[in-house]
Amino acid sequence: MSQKTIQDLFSDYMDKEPIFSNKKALTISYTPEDVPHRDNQINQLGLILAPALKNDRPSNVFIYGSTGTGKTLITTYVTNQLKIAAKKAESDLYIMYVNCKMKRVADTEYRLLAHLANILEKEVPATGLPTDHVYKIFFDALEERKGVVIIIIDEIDALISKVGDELLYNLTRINQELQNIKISIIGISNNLSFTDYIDARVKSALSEEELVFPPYNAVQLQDILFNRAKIAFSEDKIKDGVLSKCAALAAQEHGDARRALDLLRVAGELAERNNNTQITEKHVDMAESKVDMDRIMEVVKTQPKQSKAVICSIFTLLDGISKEKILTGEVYDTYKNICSQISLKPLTQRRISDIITELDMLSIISAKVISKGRYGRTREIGIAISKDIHSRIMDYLKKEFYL
DNA sequence: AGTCCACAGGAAGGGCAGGCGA
DNA sequence: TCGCCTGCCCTTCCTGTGGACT
Repeated sequence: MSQKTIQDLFSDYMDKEPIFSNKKALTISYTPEDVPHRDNQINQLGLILAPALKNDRPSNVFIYGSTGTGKTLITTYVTNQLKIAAKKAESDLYIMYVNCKMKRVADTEYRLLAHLANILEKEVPATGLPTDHVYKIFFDALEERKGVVIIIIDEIDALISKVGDELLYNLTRINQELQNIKISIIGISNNLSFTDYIDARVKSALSEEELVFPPYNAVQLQDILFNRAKIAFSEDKIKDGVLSKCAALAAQEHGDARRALDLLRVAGELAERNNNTQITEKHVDMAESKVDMDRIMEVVKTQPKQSKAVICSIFTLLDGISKEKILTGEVYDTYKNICSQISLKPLTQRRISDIITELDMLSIISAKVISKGRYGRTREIGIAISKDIHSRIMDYLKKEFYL
């Protein structure tokens, strides 16, 4: 492309009347001024946390609800309001937020504690210290403060399923160990049956109060979208039916507001890129497949080489034969072949079995344990993604491995 | 009723990189 | 520098198992 045309492109872009006026309003990190359809939860959480204003310890709270039901949003909203009130009341309140799903930040006991200590401005190295030492650093840092500390642990189920409930037990005991400080823990979980896996004493200590966030229905989602769209888009940019379409699509997937907002944002971006002046239902359709595609491509790209080789084996096998389902043994044989083609040291079948489980959890493949009687017990593996995403991934992997 | 396949998946531990304090 | 600690990825060894076959 010549210099003139790219300059034209930029100036065209700048001259164009923008579709978005504030795109941030459609992202997860945006906290709106009011949150529709969650009054009940806001009030309940507010009442539970209010004792902090009188320097009393609020009860520990457990918040459940599937993705995009507003758990994190409402918790940050209420705690932000609480901070403002605490400032007025001149009470000592400190709020810490940590998300356990963030890789390499808080996905192990050590990392969670290190992260919490870092929030309290204590340096903890990424690795190397005995865990009890990190506990001590964290406790010391807490003791330097006084008053009430609220620790919000988001996606707590992800952490506990990985490292066990010992950590929670230790955290709930801080109040007995430290005199000057009052700790309250807010655990946020996507998994409703999460507490089945934890020890009874931890459970009773932690879930002094419980809040459940039901999924939004299509009408509520539409309301939420309407509020956000007012902020995010310039006037008259959205055609009739767009918001309800986004809401309906997201409602099909367990009322996920995050997905509804994603759809609307991507639809807007697509309209902008195509030089359209308005967002139409067609853009929403395009956005739907793009959102899925982007998510899965991102997951695949960030996999380690060995997992990519396994994905490649599974896809090659399924492409090569007319069957819809394949078995672990077949995958392992193909995997070893591919390894020799790309000079990769093959891992053991045991490890591959675990990788298959991981890929299943990422919803790239579906794997189900079946018994073939006389012919053994194995896993039946199929693809969990649409045909076009599948071929995009295959193209990417072929390039990556020079196949 | 018993056998036996082809794995699943738990347990233990090795080896590595990164980091600490002495 | 050394001994010890961590997380992470992996191997080795092992026991468990649903149901077709005998």
